[in-house]
Amino acid sequence: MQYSIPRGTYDILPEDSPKWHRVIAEFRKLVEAYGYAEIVTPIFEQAALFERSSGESSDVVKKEMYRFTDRKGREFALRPEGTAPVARSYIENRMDIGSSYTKLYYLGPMFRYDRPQAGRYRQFYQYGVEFIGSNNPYYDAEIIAILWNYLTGLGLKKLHLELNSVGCSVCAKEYDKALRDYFQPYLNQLCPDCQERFERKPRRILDCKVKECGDIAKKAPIQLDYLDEPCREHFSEVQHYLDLMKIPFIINPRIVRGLDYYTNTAFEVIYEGIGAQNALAGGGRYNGLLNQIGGKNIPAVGFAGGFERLFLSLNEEKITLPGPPFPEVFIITIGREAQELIIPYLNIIRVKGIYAEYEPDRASLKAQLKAANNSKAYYALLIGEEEIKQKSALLKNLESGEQKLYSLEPISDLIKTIQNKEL
RNA sequence: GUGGGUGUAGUUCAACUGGCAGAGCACCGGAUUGUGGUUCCGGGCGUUGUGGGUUCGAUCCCCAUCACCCACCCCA
Repeated sequence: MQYSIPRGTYDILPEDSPKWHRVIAEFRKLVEAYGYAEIVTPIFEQAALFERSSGESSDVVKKEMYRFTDRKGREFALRPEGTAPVARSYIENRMDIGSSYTKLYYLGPMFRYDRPQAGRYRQFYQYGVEFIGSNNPYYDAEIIAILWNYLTGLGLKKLHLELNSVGCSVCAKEYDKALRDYFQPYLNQLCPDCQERFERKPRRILDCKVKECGDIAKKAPIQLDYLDEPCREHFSEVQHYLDLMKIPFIINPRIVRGLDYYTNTAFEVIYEGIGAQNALAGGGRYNGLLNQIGGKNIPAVGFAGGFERLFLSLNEEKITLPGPPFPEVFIITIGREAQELIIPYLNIIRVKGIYAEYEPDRASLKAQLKAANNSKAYYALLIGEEEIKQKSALLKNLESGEQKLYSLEPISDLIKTIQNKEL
């Protein structure tokens, strides 16, 4: 029986893991400069947490959650997103007490039962940042700045930021009403999906891909015209701060966040050229979430991005990331005696932090040198009959071909030469 | 969940209307016994994704199934 990996998942292979380390390290370095600290939450939570936060009618909850029941009949779900668990932990650990602001970031796998396609997986890795404790539009801009600086800092160029405001719960209601008034006369011309959306979530009609719906939606009222005064002011301040931070954006009134808890600011970073799944990251303000899941009425703003799409974009722009390291020295022994002589020193070399490779299975000198060459090692260290006599080893620079004999006792000269690449 | 496409060696791909499954790259070994990269020579029976069916005969046709790709949906 040949076992295979579950659909929509993948292995991060050794040749790729250095790339992951790099993008993660860059992310940590940047967010920590903004004062954010990592939070790690379980990959599963009570299913109700997501039902309550994302909205029972959201697609995520309706059909994309991996649910399971434990041995005592409790309902759990693999987390489909990172914000609700962070909010849960914030409330549960009383992070609001003591300091008014909390800056958190997280990294890790999320799970959604979707049909896989380019840039979309069932287990995917997200990086995210949450700022909890202020409604100041400055923080909306700061969150966006972190995201933008991260992506452009990695070298990406063909991306753009789309910005919108979905208002607060009051203006959102007003807007829904305006939309229904507008679509009412066209109701029977809309696609079946949109007819259903009409009652439940009329703004979803706006980004319907069906041509008829799109045509009708073109002249529909937009949310921005229905913002109340505080929300309008908030939105304009966000833009002002973005200008100050020199972060380019375009206003897209059609951005609709998929999850129910968003208020005011909504944004996405889009990358053209990686297929249909072109949102590198998305986020926004969620002033209602904490309260909705049992906390105080605390405002917050954040974003989450996917590493898989990030890699697709980096690849698209041919931005190279580190691969596996090459050995600094490749040990070559001829005969059993040579092996006995060098193994104790091999340990010493490695403990010093030098990456040394040794493949005793290969017999001939030729085969071992070939292996050394293929490994792209910087040096080969050769021990044969001659060297044994003198308790020494022959160090060879594999690029220049230059070689020099080093005594093994003491071994410090040899180590120093390798470390400083002096030969 | 819906539609379309594709599955052949480690990999990239061939194999005419159904007739002996092949090549490049990679990998391994060798070219007088202590020197790699270039060159030359040698090395492949692979459940043709899996399971059925049609046929004298299936990589090829049919059905099912799985996986991947693309789109819808949705989003990261």
